[in-house]
Amino acid sequence: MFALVDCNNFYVSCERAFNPSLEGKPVVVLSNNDGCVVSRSNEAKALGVQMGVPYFQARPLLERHGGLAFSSNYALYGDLSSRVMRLLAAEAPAAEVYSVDECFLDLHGMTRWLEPDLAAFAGELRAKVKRGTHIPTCVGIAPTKTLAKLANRVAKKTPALHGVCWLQDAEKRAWALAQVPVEDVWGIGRQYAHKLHQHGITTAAQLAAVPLGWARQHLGGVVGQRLVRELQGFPCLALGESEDGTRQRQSLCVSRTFGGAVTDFEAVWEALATHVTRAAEKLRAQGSAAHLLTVFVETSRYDGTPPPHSRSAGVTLPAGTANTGMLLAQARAALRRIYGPGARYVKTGVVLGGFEPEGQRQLDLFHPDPEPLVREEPKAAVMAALDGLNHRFGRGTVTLAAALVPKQAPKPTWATRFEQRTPAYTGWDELWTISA
DNA sequence: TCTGGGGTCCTAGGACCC
DNA sequence: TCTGGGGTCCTAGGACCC
Repeated sequence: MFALVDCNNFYVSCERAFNPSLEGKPVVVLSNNDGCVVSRSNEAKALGVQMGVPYFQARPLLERHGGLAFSSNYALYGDLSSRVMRLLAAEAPAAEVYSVDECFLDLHGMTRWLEPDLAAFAGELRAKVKRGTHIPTCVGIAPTKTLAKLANRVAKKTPALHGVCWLQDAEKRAWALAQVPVEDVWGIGRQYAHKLHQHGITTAAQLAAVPLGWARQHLGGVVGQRLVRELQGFPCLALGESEDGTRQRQSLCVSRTFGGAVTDFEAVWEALATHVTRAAEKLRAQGSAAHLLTVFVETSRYDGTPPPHSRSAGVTLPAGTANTGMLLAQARAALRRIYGPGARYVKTGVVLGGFEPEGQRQLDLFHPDPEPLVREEPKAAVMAALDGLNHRFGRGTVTLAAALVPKQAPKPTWATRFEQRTPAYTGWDELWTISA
């Protein structure tokens, strides 16, 4: 049996936890750049503010109804998230922190004692989290992760359930499956939802009844097949466990949208170099070295040009590295392979993967000369010193010449836009409010 | 005028090998 | 030089998630 605990409207709930006057009002939280709505209170949802809409589109509606918009405060959300997760992980034999606001609990082994009363157990979980953090949650309990997600959604949509939905038998499962639209099933996005509707499949119950071969053919191969089996109650997905409840990352990505379209190679490179520098810092902070580096550029999906809107190029590094200079050199060469003059780029970024613990690199069997490893050491010391200075005095205090953007130069065209933002958000007395 | 950022997993197809 | 079938590995891209 799995439980999925999901925080309701998490970012908005975090803001409310420290500002009770926001209760009962339409409230949204915005993404970086104040670009999109990424969290909505129930009142904002009721107004018709859609998830992910550009803020400039949602703003008039919000303002008409006295709504409030907040820029993201990731330090606050991260802190509250870890408090919630700590409380939850203490209540089950195993936990998987699935995202900042969701946690799977493995209830196998507990069910022997709790079987008659799993709903009561879930109710106590909710109360405990609410007491400890002021964050409201919903709990779905079912034999598979996919059904637990579905149960969680039913719990959210059915007030009479008081935030808990337990699919304890076949009858209850059938009841839940019948009321969930197929596009709300975990793993069904826009493309698959469209295809399913064309075949007359509109509910989760209908999806659970399709032949496995059909699912394999039309829903991404084994992924779709697994999805259908999970809906039928056969577990195919295990808990992604680890000691502290968080999964080991397999890749790491730093990317940003430009303030405006960029065509010049050197301008794209300046932006990419800052992202590579930041990615290398993250890599060292988690004590890893990377074997794979991929850079990508994107053009606008909204200006009518035909796809593809993204190009990428990767390099395999013969020895894992966390060295900024090495990664910068590789990234620049990779960018050369995908950059095309005349293209109007809107975004660039870097992905690092193929991790191994730093300092435990495998020797190359064919070139067992240890000298390159020895030579790495002074570089590692330089990188550690650089990270120390930047941590102490602020990001970007010290940087490599290859990633240098002259401070006196006019603001680069790729810089993230801030015109729409009020000057500061860091303090509670500076929260941005919009009045009608 | 203004459309986020960071992840996971899978597949198709090419290169290469025996 | 001819060459089938099957395997592995890698890359690029797609679909999905929060």
